[in-house]
Amino acid sequence: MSEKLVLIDGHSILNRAFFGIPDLTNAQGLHTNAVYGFLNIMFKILEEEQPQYLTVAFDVSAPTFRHQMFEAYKGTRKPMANELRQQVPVMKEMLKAMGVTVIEKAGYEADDLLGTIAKRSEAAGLEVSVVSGDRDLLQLATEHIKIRIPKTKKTGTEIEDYNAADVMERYQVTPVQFIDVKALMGDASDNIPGVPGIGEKTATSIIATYGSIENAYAHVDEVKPNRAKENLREYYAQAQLSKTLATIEIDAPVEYEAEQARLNQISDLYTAEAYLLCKQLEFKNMLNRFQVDAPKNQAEETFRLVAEEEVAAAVFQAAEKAKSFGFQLVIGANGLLGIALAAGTEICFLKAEALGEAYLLQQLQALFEKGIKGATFDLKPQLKYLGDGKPQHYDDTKIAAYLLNPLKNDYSYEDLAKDYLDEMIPSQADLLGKLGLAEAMETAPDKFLTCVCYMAYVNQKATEKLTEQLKQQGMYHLYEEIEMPLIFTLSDMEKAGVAIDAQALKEYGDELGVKIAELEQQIYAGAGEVFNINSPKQLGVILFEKLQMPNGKKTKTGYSTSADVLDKLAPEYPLVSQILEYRQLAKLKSTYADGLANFIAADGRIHSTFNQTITATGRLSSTDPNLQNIPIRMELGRLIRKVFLPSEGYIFTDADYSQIELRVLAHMSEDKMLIQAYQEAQDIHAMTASQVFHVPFDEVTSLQRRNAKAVNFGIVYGISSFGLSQDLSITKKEAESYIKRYFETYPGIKSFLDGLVEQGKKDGYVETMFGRRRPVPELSSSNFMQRAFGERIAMNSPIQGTAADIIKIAMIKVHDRLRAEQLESQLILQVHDELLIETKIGEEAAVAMILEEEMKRAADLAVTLEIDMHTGNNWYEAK
DNA sequence: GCGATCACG
DNA sequence: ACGTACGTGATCGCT
Repeated sequence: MSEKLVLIDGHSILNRAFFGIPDLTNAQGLHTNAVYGFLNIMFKILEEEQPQYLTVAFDVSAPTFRHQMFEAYKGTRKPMANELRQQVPVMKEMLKAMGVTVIEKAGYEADDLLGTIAKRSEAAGLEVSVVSGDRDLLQLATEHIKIRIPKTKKTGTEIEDYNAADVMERYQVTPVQFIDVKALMGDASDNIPGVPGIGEKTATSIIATYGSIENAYAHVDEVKPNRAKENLREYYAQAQLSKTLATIEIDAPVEYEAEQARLNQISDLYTAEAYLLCKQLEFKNMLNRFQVDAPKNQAEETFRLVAEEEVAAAVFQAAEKAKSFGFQLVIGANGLLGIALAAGTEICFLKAEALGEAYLLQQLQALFEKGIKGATFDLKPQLKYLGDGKPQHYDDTKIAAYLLNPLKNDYSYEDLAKDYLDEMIPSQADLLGKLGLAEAMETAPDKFLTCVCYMAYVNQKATEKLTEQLKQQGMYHLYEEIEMPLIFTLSDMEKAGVAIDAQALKEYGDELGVKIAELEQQIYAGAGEVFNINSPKQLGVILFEKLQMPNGKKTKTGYSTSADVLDKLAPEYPLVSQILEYRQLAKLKSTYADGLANFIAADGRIHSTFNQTITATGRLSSTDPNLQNIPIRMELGRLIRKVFLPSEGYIFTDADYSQIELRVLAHMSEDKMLIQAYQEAQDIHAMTASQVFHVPFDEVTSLQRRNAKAVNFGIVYGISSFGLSQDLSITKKEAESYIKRYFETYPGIKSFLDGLVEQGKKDGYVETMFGRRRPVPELSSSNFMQRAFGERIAMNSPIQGTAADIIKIAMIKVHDRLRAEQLESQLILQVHDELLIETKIGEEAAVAMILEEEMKRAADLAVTLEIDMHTGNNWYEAK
């Protein structure tokens, strides 16, 4: 059997993959979908064909002989999308890493290289497969040259195959005649004119009859239909030119030795270099193909388990000598399993069972007290064991990585190794699968050891690089003075938790349950059938099909039944009002009444987790449960706040910043009018209305104030006339006019926001007053929507982020002062612009003073920071 | 696991 | 023309 050669049209397949596969990006924001799709197509074909040779051809951007013949050639072709262009060099790097032969030649297109090599190889007795998305290549098809056109579909990649006979069958002409067909038709995408009025059908029939454009022209009087006849006469020269342009060169002067393209077996492509690259690009499925393991890290050889006290003592001494170390408390479901530690060349796991938890923690403390800094990943959960410590004792590699790139979905030690050490190491999932740490320690001790030692290793080794980058990017202050101390504040807040009246919560839930049951019956009656009201799909069918209500369709999956759609129907249909009420009650019951009850701990309190490395802007988030979205806007929901109680002998003090984001905007923009507005008025929205609508302050109507307030919000969100029009239920025109007037009133705001977008486009990121960065890759998108989104992000993030920085500073100060003044009151919750303090009876005045002072002076702005403060016997009362 | 919905700032 | 407000998390239904 003869040997096989697979030839791939590089740009064409990249292009197919790019448009066939949804956008993908890795953690660095690199687009990867085209490379991913290319590899999938390539491996599918290699596995099918098992060829002995493989070559990929690319176009070179230099002009080709076609340009010289025809200057408009590809002149008006759309430029390649950014997202695709970026992937071309990555693709070439990947092929190089796999050892695949890549050819390109200035002055020739990939087609010509493919044509030349295909014909040459056929002559040498090879079976050739040419893989391309471009049907022009069909002219190359013969008995031994097969053109393979992949189509990326939802169900996977399907490939259309064309030998000469298949071209005949499909197009009624020979492969060579196919060029003539194309020449008559022209090619709009390549800006090649054909003969006007001749489409695929006419062209095919003419060439099928006459064999070529030359022969058709020789018999032009016989050509039918009439339109084609006349146009062929007139545009014959143009058709000839098109033919020349469409003809693939099969004798290009390309140096190509088949032997250099030899592929002994597919697994030869699975090289260590390609493995690293796939890992960087986050091609998890691709990695499974690789038989070769990632090159083993040298350090792994030295990982050891320590179970004897003398050895442990030596390890701690090594850490002291090294002046700094990496560590990770390894915490299982039932407590501390031990400590992974990396110092100098010593990397080990100190097992608590053998050495004693108390001993290990005490040794660790001793190091900190000597001023030896320990780097760990995610300090907060470890503080439970580490006890009272100081921020200066630690580095937190997770926090550092978050500051350097807040857009990642998750942070892990192996990503730190990849991003900051250029090392590829196995993840916890790679090593332990779904096993928990405690279980793994028993059942897979070797892999467990490897895993935890890598954690300590990365913490030690990455810290230097992380610190260096933080300093270089001007974020070290933010890290050292805000984020690190905040860990301790948040830890204490989580430990403290908030007391819940479980009894009252249950009663609240039960009452909701009764009302929900009643509404359910009414809704079933109104709908004329029983259905699942919670299913938007079923609800949509009932409302918009069965009951024929207007304004159907909205989302991709079917009818939208969201509140703003139903609100419009409610006045007309009592059933819709009932559904809205049902929704509201169901939400309250499931998420809040029942949901919160599940989180009440043995101490009668809820201990939420405050996440410090989630948001793109620098805000905190709260989970398990989320205590930052407890209802307040609707009275019925707001009542749930009555079950949030202070401990016996305490009350709540709640303080929230007054329009912190707008004040931040006034400061950062330096807009004189807005600053002046804040200096003069209590009611900023009324003041804005007065200034924007040119009416005396005292004559501002409530509608004008409401509109001005909406504009103020819109400005902070990165204004768009559409968004504002939606919010105010006005036309886009009216919204535009509001925005125009706003910017005329506050020209400094306009130039500030424009400047943010400009800076974002130039630098790729925007930053807060305290130097916190947010990358905005959307700004360089070729997609209009994405880019507009990027612009809003660029306008909003510095404002939202600065407000987040400010309240973080306030939290640290409040927390520290409560301790320094030895008060028993504690900070227990933060809700973005609000702090809740469980205040010991007798300490009310001291707490009020601390909140007032520390919140107001957290930042020195051109306008004052103001707060509203209330006390109460539950959270409802304290707002 | 993802989209729709809705709770908050 | 494109089709939108910024930032989150929990629950539900459905594939």
